[in-house]
Amino acid sequence: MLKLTHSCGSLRGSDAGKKVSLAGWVSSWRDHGGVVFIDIRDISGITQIVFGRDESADNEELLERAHLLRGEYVIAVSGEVILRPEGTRNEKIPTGEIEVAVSSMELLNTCRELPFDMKNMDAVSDEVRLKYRYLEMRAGRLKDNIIFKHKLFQTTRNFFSDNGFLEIETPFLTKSTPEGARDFLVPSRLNPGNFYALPQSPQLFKQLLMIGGFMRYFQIVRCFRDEDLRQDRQPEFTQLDLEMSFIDEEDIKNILQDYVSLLFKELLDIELKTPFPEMTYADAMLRFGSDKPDLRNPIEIKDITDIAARTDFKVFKQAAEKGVVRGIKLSDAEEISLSTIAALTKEVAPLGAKGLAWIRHREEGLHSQITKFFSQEILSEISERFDTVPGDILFFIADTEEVACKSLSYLRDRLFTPDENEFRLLWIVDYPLFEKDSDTGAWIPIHHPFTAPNPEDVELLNTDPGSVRSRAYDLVLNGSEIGGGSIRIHSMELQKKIFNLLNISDEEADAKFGFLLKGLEFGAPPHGGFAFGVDRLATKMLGLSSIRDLIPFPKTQRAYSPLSGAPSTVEFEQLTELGLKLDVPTKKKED
RNA sequence: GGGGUGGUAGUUCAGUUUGGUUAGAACGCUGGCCUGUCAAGCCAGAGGUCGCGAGUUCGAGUCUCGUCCACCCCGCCA
Repeated sequence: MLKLTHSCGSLRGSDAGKKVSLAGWVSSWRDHGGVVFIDIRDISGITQIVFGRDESADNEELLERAHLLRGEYVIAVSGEVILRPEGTRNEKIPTGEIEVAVSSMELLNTCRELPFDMKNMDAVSDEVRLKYRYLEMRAGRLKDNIIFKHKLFQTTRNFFSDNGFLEIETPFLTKSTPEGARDFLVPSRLNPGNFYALPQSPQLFKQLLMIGGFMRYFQIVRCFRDEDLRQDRQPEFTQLDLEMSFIDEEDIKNILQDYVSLLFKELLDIELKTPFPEMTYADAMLRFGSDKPDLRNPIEIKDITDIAARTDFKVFKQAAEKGVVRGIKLSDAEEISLSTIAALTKEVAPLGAKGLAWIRHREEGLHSQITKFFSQEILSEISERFDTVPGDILFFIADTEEVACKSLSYLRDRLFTPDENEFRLLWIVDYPLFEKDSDTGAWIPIHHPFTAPNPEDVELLNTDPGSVRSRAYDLVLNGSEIGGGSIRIHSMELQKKIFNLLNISDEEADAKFGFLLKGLEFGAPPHGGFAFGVDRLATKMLGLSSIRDLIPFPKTQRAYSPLSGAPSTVEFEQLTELGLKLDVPTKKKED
């Protein structure tokens, strides 16, 4: 093959006169018979090459072969860089000042008829794009997204390496733990009947690395969770995982803040405001109804349970006794019609809201179907709490705290469109350590069972486990949880106490994660860490709607790969070798 | 597991409400013409299991039932 001198995106006007060689794919062609223009593309860009314009070459022979070129044919050409004639320059591409007058061409490969239009791939269905992912990568945005992720990885490695972190591997074939997400299992041929699990995260191993004395660890690592897929969830995804010894929350938050700021600066040239604001879990739930509020949205929830308790409006009064009455204010809301309110009511119904009360502030005062239940004093108290002015509308949910939070958080998002170019980061801290399982009533850890309780609350472990705060922290970006972590328990005594509370027996604990617990007894240092959802973070940074848009080879919502055909059945012999027999429930067939 | 939207040419879609002649458009594809185009232009042409299966009907892309697939959401995701 020809030795290349340049890439397809590199030539400029100053290169005029040079003899060059380029190779790439035929992006488009304009065949005028006596002259043929080809746009040749590689990863760096596009250059126009011209056939029939080199006086020294056998143009007749060249043109004859150029007529046969089609989309995505692979060619290498050499020729002279010439300035395009006045009036024929292309402002739209960086190489538009010049073209290459071809003196020889090598056809390196042909291409079948394309399954979709390479110039308008956005419109093509996900399934077809995934099946021909390599074509989608060759041109367009997916390529840019993948390059972006490379830069993110590079910046990440440099940053953590510069800050004394070591990049260390952890096993993919590891032990199944029934907690948390469903595991992907891998049968063991050498140990029939036994299974490895693919890691949901390297959690236990990074703690062992701390016990092993590495003090600062990080890894860009694949994690696996066999749960249903979403726009922002794939069965395998990439985490930036890190752990540090002899530190507290502040150390971790500081280093992560520096890291995230650097990413935004280097990749997007955006200066983030630091320090990132911090909010307690309780505060976030009260003010935004969510533990991952989008701070670009100025709407805040206000509690009026105290006022509602003093009204004669049954819905409010009863809710005030058993639950809460909370609301949000929407300004300049004259265009919110009764039918819009009816629609909103319908939308919050699946969240448990039995109704959606509203009050409008008009020039003549507060107005609503329910204002007749309220005295003038109550009305002005409500108006004061929300600081209403004419044009505002208030929406109320009177229900359990959970329903109120969910519904108002939904409405908050629904009624405000944030600026896509704004990035608001936020720490959420002081999570409860436990929550009640809604089915069994048992205590379950919110984060994971190795999360340390707040030292101030340790006494409460005995009396009121539900109000124990944890040393966990989440980082939230524009309403999306992009990472979380905690200070871990490094004392076996405390760890045992937590297991007791979680109703995990010594035997059970030993069977599930005994290898970590044993390590705790061998001089585990105080340690803590963090894990970033890299795909989610990059998705947010690029303003993409789905993490599929920056995963090179993603799966469909049924966790199927249209490209490879995975998952698939396997040969009977493979199963036998593993000591496995299938018992797949057959779907009921038609009569 | 549940709810929603969709599936018609290689691609993106119209046609389905109200069943009725040969299922259309754009782009792409094939052939031809063409010496300054750049999403080139002009002429001609090919291309369809209307996701699949059953049913209703004289007749189904259109109605009914089932099923598969894609996407979005709830559950789930420590």
